[in-house]
Amino acid sequence: MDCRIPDLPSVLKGEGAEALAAMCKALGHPARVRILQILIEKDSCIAGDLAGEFELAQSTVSEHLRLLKGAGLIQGTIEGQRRCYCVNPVALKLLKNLVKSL
Amino acid sequence: MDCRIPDLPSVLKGEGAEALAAMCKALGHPARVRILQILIEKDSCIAGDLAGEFELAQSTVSEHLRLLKGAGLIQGTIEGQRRCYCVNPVALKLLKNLVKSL
DNA sequence: GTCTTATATCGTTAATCGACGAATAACTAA
DNA sequence: TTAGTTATTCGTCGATTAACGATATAAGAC
Repeated sequence: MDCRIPDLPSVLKGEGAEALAAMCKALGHPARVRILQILIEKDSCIAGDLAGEFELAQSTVSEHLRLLKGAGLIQGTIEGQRRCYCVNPVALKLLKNLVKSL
Repeated sequence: MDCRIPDLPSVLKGEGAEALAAMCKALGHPARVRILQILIEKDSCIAGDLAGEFELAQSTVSEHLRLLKGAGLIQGTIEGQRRCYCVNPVALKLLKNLVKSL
């Protein structure tokens, strides 16, 4: 719940094609699409219960989270002992707009 | 103009996350986003004048086209001496729907 | 037939990705 | 403080990508 709206990374502030490519690259793996879907669905933040959702090593899931975060699509904050991930609504809206206007 | 509507590749027929990831992966490079934008804008097919639009070697552009074609987003047909590329409207619509319903 | 043009493919190189296990850091609880 | 839990980071490996130049292929032109 303590998900502050983050700033967009610089790559999302450039030209449309650059921003769209950066977000698409981050979504270019089924596991990362599913992570994003789960985070959207749960709406509130969720910790690395995410790792349990996949048949992947925990470090691998963490790497996927890192890539999603690097593209600005999600945001992670420290919540006591856990990490709390949530969607960045600004980036998601940007993605939707860019795709819609294709 | 002789752009038959192609069939979707098998990867786009699977689960939503798989299909979205496959198309996003293909769009995970700025040059490929721009190629798709150009093809959408020109509406009708256009040959490798595309290569002239970029500061990339002709073979590199050809490779990008191959990846886009592999993801089903575009379709190329032989038009005499040239190749005629055009958007696959079915895949594009699928992409838009999948992103919209995120 | 040969020549030219347009495009794809091949071979190479450097960089990045995907995955894992192991090590590390951060916090809670005892 | 120590032990246990949770998550990130590191090191490594093989596979893939991006880029190029060079070569091959296919279709018109001559």
